[in-house]
Amino acid sequence: MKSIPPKGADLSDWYTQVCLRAQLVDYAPVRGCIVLRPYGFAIWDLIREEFDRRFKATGHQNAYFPLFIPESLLAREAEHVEGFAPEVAWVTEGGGEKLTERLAIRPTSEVIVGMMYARWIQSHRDLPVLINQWANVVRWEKATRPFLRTLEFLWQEGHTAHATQAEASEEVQQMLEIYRSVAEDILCLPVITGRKSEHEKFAGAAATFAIEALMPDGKALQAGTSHELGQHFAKAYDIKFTDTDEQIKHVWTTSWGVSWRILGGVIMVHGDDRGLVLPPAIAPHQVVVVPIPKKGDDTVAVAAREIAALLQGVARTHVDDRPEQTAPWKFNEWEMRGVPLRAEIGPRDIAAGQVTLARRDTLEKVAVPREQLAARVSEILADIQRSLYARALAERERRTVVAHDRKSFVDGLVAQTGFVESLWCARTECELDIKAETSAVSRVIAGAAEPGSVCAYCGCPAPVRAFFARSY
RNA sequence: CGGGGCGUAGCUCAGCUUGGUAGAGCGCUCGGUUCGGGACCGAGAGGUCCGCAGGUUCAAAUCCUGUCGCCCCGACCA
Repeated sequence: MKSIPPKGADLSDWYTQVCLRAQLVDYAPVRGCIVLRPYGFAIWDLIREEFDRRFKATGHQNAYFPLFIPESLLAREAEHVEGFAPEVAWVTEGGGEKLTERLAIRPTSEVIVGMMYARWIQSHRDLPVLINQWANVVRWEKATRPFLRTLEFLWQEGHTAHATQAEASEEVQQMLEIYRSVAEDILCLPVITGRKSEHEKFAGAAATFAIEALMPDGKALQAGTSHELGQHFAKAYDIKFTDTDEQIKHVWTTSWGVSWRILGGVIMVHGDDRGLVLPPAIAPHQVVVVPIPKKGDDTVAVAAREIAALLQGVARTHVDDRPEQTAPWKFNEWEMRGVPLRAEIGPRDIAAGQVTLARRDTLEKVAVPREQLAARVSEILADIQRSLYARALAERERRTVVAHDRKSFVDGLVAQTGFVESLWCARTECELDIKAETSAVSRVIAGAAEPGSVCAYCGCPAPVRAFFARSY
């Protein structure tokens, strides 16, 4: 196995190589489609569990809606269909016969969910409806990359319906906060959160909120979105209920989603020249035990199994006792695959009653007495989890500049080192000008500005403070 | 959709300029010796002949035309 190009030389090439060489994915026969291999799936599964647990804890239930959406149904919400039209894949034939109506392969499920909600909701007693689904969706993208943008991708989409706008709005913020906490606490990805501009919001939404992470090349990655759909979909799909005041009203809906794209962010932010670096929380193997055999001595193999036994219940542990590969080869292999901690056990360790631990993030090795192993492993894993986040946060802060005038604003975006934070007028026209000049757009509106503030770019009155960057 | 690159063994690629009937490394299989940062020795398998379709030629991986696909950059877009 050969080494990969340095991360700093060509991030794009490095990224692709890591995805393939760490055996997360392989390319499929169809352009823009990837196979999620068992190791990649195991990681996605762990991420999924973290989200799912939090969804359940906040009262959501999982369900599953169909892949196909009749064209007539899709067309009912004008802004929504217009937004997605260019990237919808259509089924026109089935069972050898041409269909009387084309079926869209869902690019997202607001439409089909909305239609079903209309049937299920009659009374305020039926509300709120809090449903999530784990599913695949298809968006016919032109430029694709593993995880970051694929024709078909795995994600979760939550769809809720509420009696009042306030309740819907609260739901949207609650889910955004869950996204933030999983990103930061579990994936060690520092994110900025806020509202999307008119130009950047979801097609058909009243308001979109997002978490945005910064990548090493200075581009922002939208890692999760939470939408207030207002009554747009309720009106388009006739979702009504009789309220306590006996009035018939349209419900207020929300939707929120996170895809496997967020894993692409994890790969780019934490990885290094040796390959993937996984946060312990989502590492399928948190510790890999590598025996270093000695000729004619099988005590090493026994010791490796003892180490694994000591770590039972402490860490997800894998013993790599494949006889075909040498120990050094395994070191490189598991570093490529991002395992947070390696436990080496050889004749010297056995003689000294110790285990040699090697951290993936810092590449440091320490010898630990066997009796302290469990405690030290759990300490180190926790420390890796903390320090990956801290390092990423420091990096993002280092790459974020505050612009006070047009020159520093434009220079900051053209340099493309990271986020540019500034006061902003929030006008679409201004955003389009910024995009034309710098290729960057607003990522989130982080909050309100002091009265009397002016836009760093155009000088108009600025009601808000926003973050700008080029994006994936 | 525009620009660039590439299709030859499982993988990475050489061979193409100057046509002569296909190679290397890695991987794989078997046997043995090894293992503290990508081990070594020996034996062996592997390409309906070089993405596909035409054309030129006595002869095409190599020259010409077309076509399909993949990757990267850009535009567009979650």
